[in-house]
Amino acid sequence: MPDDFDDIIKALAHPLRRDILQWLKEPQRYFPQQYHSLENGVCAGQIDQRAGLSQSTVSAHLATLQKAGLISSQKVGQWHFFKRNEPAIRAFIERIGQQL
Amino acid sequence: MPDDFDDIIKALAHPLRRDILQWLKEPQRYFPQQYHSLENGVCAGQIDQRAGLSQSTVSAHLATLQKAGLISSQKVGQWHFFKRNEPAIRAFIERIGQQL
DNA sequence: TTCCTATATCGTCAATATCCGATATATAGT
DNA sequence: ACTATATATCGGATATTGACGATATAGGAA
Repeated sequence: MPDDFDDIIKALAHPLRRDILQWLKEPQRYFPQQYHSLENGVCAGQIDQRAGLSQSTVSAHLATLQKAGLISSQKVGQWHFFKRNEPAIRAFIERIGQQL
Repeated sequence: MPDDFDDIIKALAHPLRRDILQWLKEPQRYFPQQYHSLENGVCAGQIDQRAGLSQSTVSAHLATLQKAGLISSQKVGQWHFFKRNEPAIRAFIERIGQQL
């Protein structure tokens, strides 16, 4: 019923966005070549690279995930680091389990 | 990863289809005016009526839900009765809880 | 300031989704 | 056979989504 639920489901309705969430679950596994520490999250460029799509396209997907609240970003210098928003993801899982 | 998962999420990415699933959860509550017994499910026409959209549109939504395996239908005479596919729904919830 | 890198945003196009009315199909009743 | 009802399918109009390259913005380095 609430709107953010709709945003979340729509965000999940694209395979790449689901993949990105998976990748962010195990950054050391999927982004071992990242120069920066993985503590703050994964750098947008790394995700672009792994996705194999254009930078602008992946940026839009990341924005969709962020608008849905599924990931958060932190800007450090010229880099944007993304990580999963675990509480939001957990809450969604809880909710879909009850709503469905 | 598997394709039916994608079909299910896409099926859920529409508010009316989620509503229909909710309605089918409590047929006696949402379809008290149905002439036929609710045992076999809810008649397509009843869903059309409640949705407030055209018959063809709702029929397409029902087909989407069915293709995703979230509902099943039973034909009795000229009527098509729909009900939730609880095991499939449960399995999906289980899977999204692990995958996400 | 100028240059380079990283990311977001814009404009455009193609593909997909959603809706409708009209028509096809199937069943039931007369 | 004919008519009425229930549902699915078709064709088309519009909206949304997803992709791209190009450009804008912002930060760091020279």
